[in-house]
Amino acid sequence: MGQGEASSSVAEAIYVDLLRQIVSGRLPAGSRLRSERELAADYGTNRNTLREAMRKLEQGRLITVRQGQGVTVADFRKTGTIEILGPFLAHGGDGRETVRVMVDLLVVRVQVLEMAVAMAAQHAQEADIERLEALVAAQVEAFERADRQALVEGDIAMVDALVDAAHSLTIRWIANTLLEVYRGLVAKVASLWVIEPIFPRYLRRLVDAVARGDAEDAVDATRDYYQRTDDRLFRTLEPFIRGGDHGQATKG
Amino acid sequence: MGQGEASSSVAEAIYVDLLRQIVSGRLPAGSRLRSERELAADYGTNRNTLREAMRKLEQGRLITVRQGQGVTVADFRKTGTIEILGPFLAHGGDGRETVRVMVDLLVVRVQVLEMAVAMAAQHAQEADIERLEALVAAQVEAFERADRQALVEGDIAMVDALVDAAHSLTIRWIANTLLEVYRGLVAKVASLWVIEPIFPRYLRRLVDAVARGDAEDAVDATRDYYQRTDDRLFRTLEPFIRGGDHGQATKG
DNA sequence: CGTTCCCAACTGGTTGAACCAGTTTGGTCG
DNA sequence: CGACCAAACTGGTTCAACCAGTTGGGAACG
Repeated sequence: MGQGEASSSVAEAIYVDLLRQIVSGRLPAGSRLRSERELAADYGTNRNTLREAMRKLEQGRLITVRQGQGVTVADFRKTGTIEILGPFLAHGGDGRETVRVMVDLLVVRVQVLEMAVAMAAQHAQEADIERLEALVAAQVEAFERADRQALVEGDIAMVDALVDAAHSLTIRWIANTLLEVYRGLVAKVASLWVIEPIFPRYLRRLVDAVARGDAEDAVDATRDYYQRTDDRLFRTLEPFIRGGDHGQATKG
Repeated sequence: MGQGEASSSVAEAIYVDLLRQIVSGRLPAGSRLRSERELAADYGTNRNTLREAMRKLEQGRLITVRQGQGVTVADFRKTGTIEILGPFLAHGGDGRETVRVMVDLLVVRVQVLEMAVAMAAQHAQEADIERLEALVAAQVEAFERADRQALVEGDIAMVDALVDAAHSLTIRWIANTLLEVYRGLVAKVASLWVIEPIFPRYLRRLVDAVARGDAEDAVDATRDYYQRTDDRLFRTLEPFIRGGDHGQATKG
């Protein structure tokens, strides 16, 4: 995974490299970065290009820059934003903390989905319902074919449609950030995406509730379903939290 | 022209100016920006400085930049991240959409708080409980003094302590972004922060539940309380949503 | 006339050197 | 010893080139 990654531009490559160093702990919070002139020389580039990388790190609150004083690594655990989730999971420090963040992310994902579902039930219009119905039909069919790839893609499309149906910019923006991380995570750790036998029934119940405008039932259906899948996931992940540091071994 | 707003640096000022134009709709999604050379001349600066502003806009997904093709304004309503919430509320387009985002934000805030509270009940340590107890005592006292300023500040400190007690990086990062926006919003629209007579009782019940590790009760208490305040808020805001009707969509 | 191809003229990306503006630091002078 | 100032840092801005993709129009060719 990570390393090769032909980073299109010089500035981008430097940004990723420094980001990785900070998030992995090699550059601890509070430490000073070398001066811009020195870093530019280190990376074999010039100050202007290096400064573009600095701006991106600054925007992500990974560093604080003050004229005359230099650049300091910020404590991203305290001051970070969701934007760091992805990079953190990709290059984060010890595996134990990473797995805990993954578990948190799964919990948060369901919560956001519940919010979206509740709002969708309140604000969905006809076009939204039709789109959801079509997606449900496709998912049920993929389920019967046991087409895992199609199911995963359909799942994301489904969430996307629900978020659209909520007609809420706030939910849309939160979902964008979170889903991007989630998608990357599922792509990398396939075992994080599990499916229950009642999946088709859940989908039907969910969309029916949304169509009726029954927010409560839509949320209940969602909560019920994900409690099942998440129970399984937590049992899978728990050993890695307690014991190991590098989540690679297969479960017995 | 930007009024007051002493933007410390040139690049920052340009960033804010372009951000405002995009978020307000003056620069619509899909439109092309003038070339870097032209924009630099427009702002009376040079390309390097202007490009630092571009990098920040790009990082916030407000523009897409492609070598040889120029800079295009992205559709932030579809592709945006939470980071845009603050700027959008500050300089957003028509008031109706802004108020709707505010309402969403209040809903989301409670949801995040519920998540934090549930996790705090599960993971809080002694030091966390002690900190919460101290904050509750201070809040109750401020309530009896009817010291609104202290109450608002204490509220933020309280949420902060709960988030810490959750011991979850994901929650911390989400809360950082959301609370910053919320704080700015309350500072600007004071009437958004309301308080109910049962406030002290709620705080006691909440912290007791967290101390017992009773996540369910902690969440229930939180939900109950905020349903009361939010009902009041929605009644306040609803007229503004219905009122200045600049939108196109009409419910069938 | 129509098609192909190429080059000029855009666009952003990178470079290097110089100077401006805050901060720190260490030595001088009272 | 203490106040102070200047040199030497730090990041911030400016300028003037050149590199590297993209595009469109016109010349060359079928």
